[in-house]
Amino acid sequence: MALRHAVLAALLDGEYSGYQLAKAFDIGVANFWHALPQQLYAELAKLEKEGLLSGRQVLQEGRPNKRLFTVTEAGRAELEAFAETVAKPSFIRDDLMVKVQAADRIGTAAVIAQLDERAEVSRGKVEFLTELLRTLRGDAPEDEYLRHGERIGPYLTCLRGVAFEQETRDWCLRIAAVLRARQENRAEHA
Amino acid sequence: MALRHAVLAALLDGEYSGYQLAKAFDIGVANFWHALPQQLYAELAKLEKEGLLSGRQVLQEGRPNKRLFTVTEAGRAELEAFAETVAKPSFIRDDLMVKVQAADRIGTAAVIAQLDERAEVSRGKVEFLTELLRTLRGDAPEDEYLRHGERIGPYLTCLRGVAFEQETRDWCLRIAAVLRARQENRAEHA
DNA sequence: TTAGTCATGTAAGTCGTTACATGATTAT
DNA sequence: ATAATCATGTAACGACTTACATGACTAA
Repeated sequence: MALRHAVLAALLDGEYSGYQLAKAFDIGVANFWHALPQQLYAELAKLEKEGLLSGRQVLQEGRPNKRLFTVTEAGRAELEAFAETVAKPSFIRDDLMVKVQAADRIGTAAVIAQLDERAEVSRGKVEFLTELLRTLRGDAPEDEYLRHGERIGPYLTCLRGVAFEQETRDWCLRIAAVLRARQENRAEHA
Repeated sequence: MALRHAVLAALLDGEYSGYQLAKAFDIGVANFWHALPQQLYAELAKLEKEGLLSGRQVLQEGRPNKRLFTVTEAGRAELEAFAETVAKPSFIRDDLMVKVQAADRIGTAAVIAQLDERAEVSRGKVEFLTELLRTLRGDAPEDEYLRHGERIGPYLTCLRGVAFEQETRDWCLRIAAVLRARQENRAEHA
């Protein structure tokens, strides 16, 4: 039972439909949780049935109707209780790192290519999230916003997201360089 | 099917029993994958049945017998094939960040306490992993080792682990400070 | 006319976590 | 005595992924 709290936390900032929430889980929410749309639709239904969310139907013309969800008092209480429980440590789980671990026992060419690709993806995310941070804090300088802003939660998780992606990028580039240097070395001594 | 490759990659460095592998998954392997002992015992049995690992019984006195596993040629081939496939991006999934996201809509005291605690845990991991790096590279300076060392895979993933933990610690301390400052602010204006 | 956005799900299968189960040896 | 280490699993449940299913509107 963990996705439920991520959904509740994401919905604190307003009304969302399942579809909009799925978008959010690709953008800002991705900084602290990941989930596919199918999971979200199922979780929203469950949370509504339990009374932690309330949904209302919105009729639309020219596009499908949708249901918008808001966190109820019970939902806020559930989050409150969750915050008191001990958090489990977070784990890295990354295909690419499994490949790097095996790197000098298997062919390295494919791994190097994927490191380059990942570095590029991370660069894009850093750029995107940096822009998102600017939007979130508006005109105010950062420390001012952090001291007096009304809603800083999403900003704080976004900060972590930027640092994580930046760090991912640095590592990928460095490891790719190391593996390339070793390839050249081997070519020379052959 | 992802744990299987993490297990194969971990076993590249020698013979392990399920018990020893579980230890490894708490230490070095934790830098790229996480799994509980139960999962590992099940996965080892499956991999052996498929011929990707071979196990041999070791009789012991004064303590329970154990089974040691080695990667077979088929296992190495499986890893090779895995390295060629496209890696999925890795996701953050962290209870603590869910709490921070909700931070200014719920009570912050518990969150601050957990941030401090996590910072301390991460500090410990950084220290431990830094020492592990030193052990792995022996006497050689790092760039020398990375160019000519025989087996650098575990070192490379460990580097990422250190960076990740260091970054986690910095973030926790910073966020805890921000939340504390806001608490004091509110106290002054009350 | 092709791809992308908006919008919501079901079904099957795999993966991961929690709880349970056992039992001898060694260090504090 | 108590806790930790060594050693291997089973069973039940909950979470997550992959594949499938539908259908109208809009922009290039």
